[in-house]
Amino acid sequence: MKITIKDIARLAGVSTTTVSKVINNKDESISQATRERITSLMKEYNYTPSTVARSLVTKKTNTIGLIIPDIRNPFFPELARGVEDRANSAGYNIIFCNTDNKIDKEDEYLRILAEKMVDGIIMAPSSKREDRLDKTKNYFVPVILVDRDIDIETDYVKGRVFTDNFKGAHDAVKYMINQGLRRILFISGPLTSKASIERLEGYKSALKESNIEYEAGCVLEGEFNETWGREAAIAAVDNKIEFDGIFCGNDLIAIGAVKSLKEKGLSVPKDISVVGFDDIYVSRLIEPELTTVRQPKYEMGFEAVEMLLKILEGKRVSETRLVLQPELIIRDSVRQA
Amino acid sequence: MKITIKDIARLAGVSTTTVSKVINNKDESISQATRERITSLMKEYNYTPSTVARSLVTKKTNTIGLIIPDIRNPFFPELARGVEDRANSAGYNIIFCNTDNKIDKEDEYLRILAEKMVDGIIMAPSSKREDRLDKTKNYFVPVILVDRDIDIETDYVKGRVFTDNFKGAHDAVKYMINQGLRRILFISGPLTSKASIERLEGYKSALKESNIEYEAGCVLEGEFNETWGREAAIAAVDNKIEFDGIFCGNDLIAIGAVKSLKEKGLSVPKDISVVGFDDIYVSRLIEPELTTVRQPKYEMGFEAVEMLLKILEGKRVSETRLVLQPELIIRDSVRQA
DNA sequence: ATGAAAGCGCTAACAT
DNA sequence: ATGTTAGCGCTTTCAT
Repeated sequence: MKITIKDIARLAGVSTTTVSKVINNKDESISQATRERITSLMKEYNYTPSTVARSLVTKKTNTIGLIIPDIRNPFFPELARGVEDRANSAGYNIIFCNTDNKIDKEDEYLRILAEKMVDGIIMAPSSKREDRLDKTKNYFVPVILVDRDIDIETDYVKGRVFTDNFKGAHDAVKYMINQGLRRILFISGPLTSKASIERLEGYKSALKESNIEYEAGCVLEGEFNETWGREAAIAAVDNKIEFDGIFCGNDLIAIGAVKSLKEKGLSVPKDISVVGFDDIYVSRLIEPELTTVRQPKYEMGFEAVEMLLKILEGKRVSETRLVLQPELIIRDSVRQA
Repeated sequence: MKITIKDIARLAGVSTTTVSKVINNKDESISQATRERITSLMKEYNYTPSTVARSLVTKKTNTIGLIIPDIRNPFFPELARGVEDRANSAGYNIIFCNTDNKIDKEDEYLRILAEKMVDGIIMAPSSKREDRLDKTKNYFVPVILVDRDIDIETDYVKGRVFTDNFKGAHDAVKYMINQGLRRILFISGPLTSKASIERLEGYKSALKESNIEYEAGCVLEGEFNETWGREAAIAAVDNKIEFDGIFCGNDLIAIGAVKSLKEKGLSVPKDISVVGFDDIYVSRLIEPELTTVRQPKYEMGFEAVEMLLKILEGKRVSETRLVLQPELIIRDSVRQA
């Protein structure tokens, strides 16, 4: 039998009210003597208050939901850790949910989390979300969107945190140009995703700034994975497209591209320079170490919780968006001028 | 204002009992008419029952705690996903907790999870746990240990799931010997960890089987990370230790070793063969693709929850241990005979 | 400085 | 086939 507040109260010869007060440090009016009696009793009996019972009355669970596509995607562990660290330091726990980019799973988790009365939700939405604006119900739980900036027309989204994709891409391509590269391919992820589009725009703008003409044929659209990187790079070589650099939609694409280039007997970066996006853990383990645009993944998670906490504290922020700055990480996959 | 069971009952003109029954599918005795009335009302008002209130009476939260060192460690995302998938399909959610291998954080999370009344806990314990047997209190929450097999003398540990480290190491080294390697170094992780010790034993036993004498000088002890792999391999080369193969305590060590060997102008696998342990995601992205011992990480998480569910269903299993089989993944980092 | 009482939203005997 | 009642373990207003 688990011990309850009643037991402690009885043993201490006081009411549950009094015990409750010392549990919650609303001590001011409690005499030193009783407080100590209660405290030591709680210790002696190894009493831990039931947060479930507490939540029922306070309407607070001190729990935050985290909805992401897949924790195995190397982008998300860092983000998840940022979320957990900030939450934990504020006394919150994380319920974590993987959706595999399926809207149905997203919706289901949204419902479950509402049932569990989480105080808020951090969500990296499926990119397909855009199809179905406003369809989701409001469960009275504030949501902060991270990583992906989706147009959802509901009032339950209270904030957004993401990276400046345009700037990241622009800086990367600019750097490539400055190193003397002139024909730069862009192996993109799906151009249905906003991030991809913004990165494409950054790519274009960097070309334009250097008076390099943009050619549609230099943009290859596919998936955000290694396989696509391989395929695209092989195709580019086989089709005898002339190029000296590749800017990739993300690091996985870049890793695939580097691999297949090397298999084709081309040297990276001597023959072809490659730049990625994200700066996932792997990117500094491959050879050559990958030059890439770092997304502040940990910070993204951290700041999203920060924003949520503000809202939970009652600061009714009208929709807020926080744009984090990417950073070009120069390693060894770009030929030096 | 959130709508409650009372509201639905009032609107349907029935008691809360009746509503409760249809919510929980204890329908048998409810007339079709009222059932439908209630169901449509719930839909209409977008009613979701409060699991918090329910938990208070049922003593079940349908939540499982997951305690791991760090989700950023590439070993854990897979495991976590296995945990989530199995849990989710049984209607449970996961609260996830990172301890950074700190016993204090572990203890704190154990306490918090007990307060939150999770139904069970899956825990990859800190290897340092061994120092402090039996110190942890029993919060009446069943715990399943994964990945690390620690000697904890408490009755709250209801099961253990881990990989056969001995066999994994044995098979790997045996394979190396079969490929003609004769002087095989073992760059180990900390030998305070049981896993390291078991892998060392597997290494020794494979040597013995082939009548290769074991030399203590061939075992280098350090940390489970890339830096240590680099250091150890460099030291081995610089000290002019003669060797043609390295078996590594895990993949990160192997990746570090491969890198530094290549920097020293040695070819992998032509000059030196390298084998890792774990088969983390990265290992097939580096060059050469790493031959390694796959730990069934996803399955480990999956099976741990499986075991927990059995216990929660009342099947009072006495302490159970499930030993999963590793698999040698042959790629390109071992010279072929 | 302390307590009585009500209630959070639900479930579960036990009636009827 | 449905309702009455009690209670899960806590917090909170209002008294005293």
